[in-house]
Amino acid sequence: MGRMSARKSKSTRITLQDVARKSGFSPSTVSIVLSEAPLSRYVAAQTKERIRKTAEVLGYRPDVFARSLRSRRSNTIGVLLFDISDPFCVLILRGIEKALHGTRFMPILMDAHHERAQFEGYLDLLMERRVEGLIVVANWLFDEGGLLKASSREPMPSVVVGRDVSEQRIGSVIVDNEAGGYLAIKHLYDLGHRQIALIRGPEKLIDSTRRWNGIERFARENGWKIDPRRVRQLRDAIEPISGFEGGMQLTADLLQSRQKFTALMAFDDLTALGALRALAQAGLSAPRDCSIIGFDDVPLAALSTPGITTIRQPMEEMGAAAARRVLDALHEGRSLGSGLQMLPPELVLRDSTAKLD
Amino acid sequence: MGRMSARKSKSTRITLQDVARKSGFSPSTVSIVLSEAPLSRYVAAQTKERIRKTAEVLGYRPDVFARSLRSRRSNTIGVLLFDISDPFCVLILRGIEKALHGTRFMPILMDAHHERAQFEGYLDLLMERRVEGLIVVANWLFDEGGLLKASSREPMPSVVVGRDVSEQRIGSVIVDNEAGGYLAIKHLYDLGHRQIALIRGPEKLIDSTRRWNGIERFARENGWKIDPRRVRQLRDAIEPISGFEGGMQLTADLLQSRQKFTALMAFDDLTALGALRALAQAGLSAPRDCSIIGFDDVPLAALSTPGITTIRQPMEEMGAAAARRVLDALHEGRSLGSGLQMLPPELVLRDSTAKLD
DNA sequence: TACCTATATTAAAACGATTGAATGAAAGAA
DNA sequence: TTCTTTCATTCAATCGTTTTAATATAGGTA
Repeated sequence: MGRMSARKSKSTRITLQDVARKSGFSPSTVSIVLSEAPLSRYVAAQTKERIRKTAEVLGYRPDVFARSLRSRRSNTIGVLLFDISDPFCVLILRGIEKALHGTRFMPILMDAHHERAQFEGYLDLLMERRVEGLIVVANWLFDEGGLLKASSREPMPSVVVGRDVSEQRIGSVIVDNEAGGYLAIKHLYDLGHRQIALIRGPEKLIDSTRRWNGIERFARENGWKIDPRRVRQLRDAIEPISGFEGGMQLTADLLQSRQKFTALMAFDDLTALGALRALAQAGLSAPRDCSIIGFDDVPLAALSTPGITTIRQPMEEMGAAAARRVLDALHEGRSLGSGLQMLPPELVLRDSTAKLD
Repeated sequence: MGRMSARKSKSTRITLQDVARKSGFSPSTVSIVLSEAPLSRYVAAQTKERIRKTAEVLGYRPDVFARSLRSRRSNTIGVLLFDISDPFCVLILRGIEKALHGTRFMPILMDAHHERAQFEGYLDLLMERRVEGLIVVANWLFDEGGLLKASSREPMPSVVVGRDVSEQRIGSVIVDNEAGGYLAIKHLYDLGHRQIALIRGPEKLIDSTRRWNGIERFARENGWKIDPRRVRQLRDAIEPISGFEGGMQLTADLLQSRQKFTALMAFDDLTALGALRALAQAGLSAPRDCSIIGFDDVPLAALSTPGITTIRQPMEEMGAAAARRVLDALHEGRSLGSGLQMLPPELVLRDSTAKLD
């Protein structure tokens, strides 16, 4: 109270000790109350209240480092994005965030921009930061070797979104690609199209095969023949953007091949955008001269002209599902539930497809 | 060496103590060597080597929490995104990451998805995590009140990207909007356009005014008259996506007004995409019936058909510049250099603009 | 000799929380 | 009475580093 009081009042953080002194209880009690430890069951109600009030008044904020050091819990979950510039990621992120909000966990984001070295480096960084769980958003091509190694070195609940990692210890959340492929081709077929060009995904991407299986199943079930002369395949490439280039080139190629087609099913939305561009360059337009359907429903799909009809991956739900699985494993101390989780896709109607007349 | 050695070999972390014991030096020396503290100048070369080797062999990883607790440095910089779904952000992020890479700092990302409450909440979280510096990526409309309050409560080097925060303690990195507006209108004028429609940005956004000033300066310098009947203004709205809707509606409105225009300058790329859609709905197309120019050069601009001619904001550089300023302030202990930093925009030619014939 | 400086290393005290074991008090049981 | 049990709180150790001040040795200088 005197001028120049003993404790410097400026720039000195308020600690648990301060709250203890001021409230008249021991640091232990204060800690137990404020962190709602199991023992707090025994603490008298008015004690709790007094401590909470004092903490409030002093503006006490626990030091995360001291806390994590002692309790050996970081209260964080690592989120490793394979490439944030892929619009695919953003909604997944949102889903993760929403699911984590209100829990004691905070996501720590890292973006590897599709570089393997970065990926492993960031993975290491996350381990060093002692994340308690891991979510990998692994769109497009990515090599899972590093992840497996790391996760076995220091076991923790891990889930991969967008990729089927067939590994016991790691969970996966993906869209049902087979159903998606089926849905897409069915839509075109229902509109009356029979001469349909197909751009398959890169060979190494398991999604490609799954979607293709869906297409084949539809063909079988409806007696429709897939004409291999109208089929093209994207090459394996690492950047998500390459889908655009690929879609453009392959569509140009299809147009030149003189195999008539009234509709085109692209591997994903970027490929579809590329196809749109190629059509335009040939003086054609969708859906008048050719219907086009994509896959994913990235934000761009709605903004292009025409808006792209597509198969939506429920990205926000996928992110949330992944987060929930990590949380469950963390709370209940048991390992992740059965490996693979598939969410249903959904047809989104826009303006790039139309009835064949 | 005996079976069942005293220290449990599993799941027990390797600490500084272990390295000390094994190498035969004290924890102090080991710490000094491994963290390259000033005192390491006096440590004998071979001592250093031995310690480093031992650490390597044991696979020692310092505990970040213990380290931060004692040293009072978190080695992190908070990156607060106003809305990550705005494609504007992503490249800025990349710039930040690149600039931080190789320093002792790691970015901690938080995304407020354009909600004020979230913004302040996350800001709090970042403070709690003891970030040493702060970068706010503040595209579109955002309220800086919370930021100012927080930054004065716990002073740290802070830079805002994409917004001119006229405040001593907070730095800003933005594109030179005035020059950008000038460049855009000049491009259309050079192509021969005189009847140019303009969609201004929201009133509350300072960028709008700056770009407008650039347009007016060009008009003055070249004796061109801005016809208010061809001018529209986006309304103040919080979601970045609203630029698309706005662009569409206002363009439709312009078309109906019967004021002929051969070119349209949109406030940003999303607005331009909206305009494109409106033209298409009126049976018109760019650039044949109307040239369109955008602003920002978000990734979508290159992928739409036609590709959108636009004024590029050097986003990656902006991010890097912001990070560098924070780093400088941190290293040299002095406050941030002069408040506002403006980077030059650049005209990117694509297919949505053409010569008037 | 005594004193200083530079080099090389370490002891010990933090940093600010959590937690297992201990202590006290009150109430109920034998 | 004495022993247990339950409730309420605290003691003291601990988490794994960093850092300040101290120690020790050797060489140089006055």
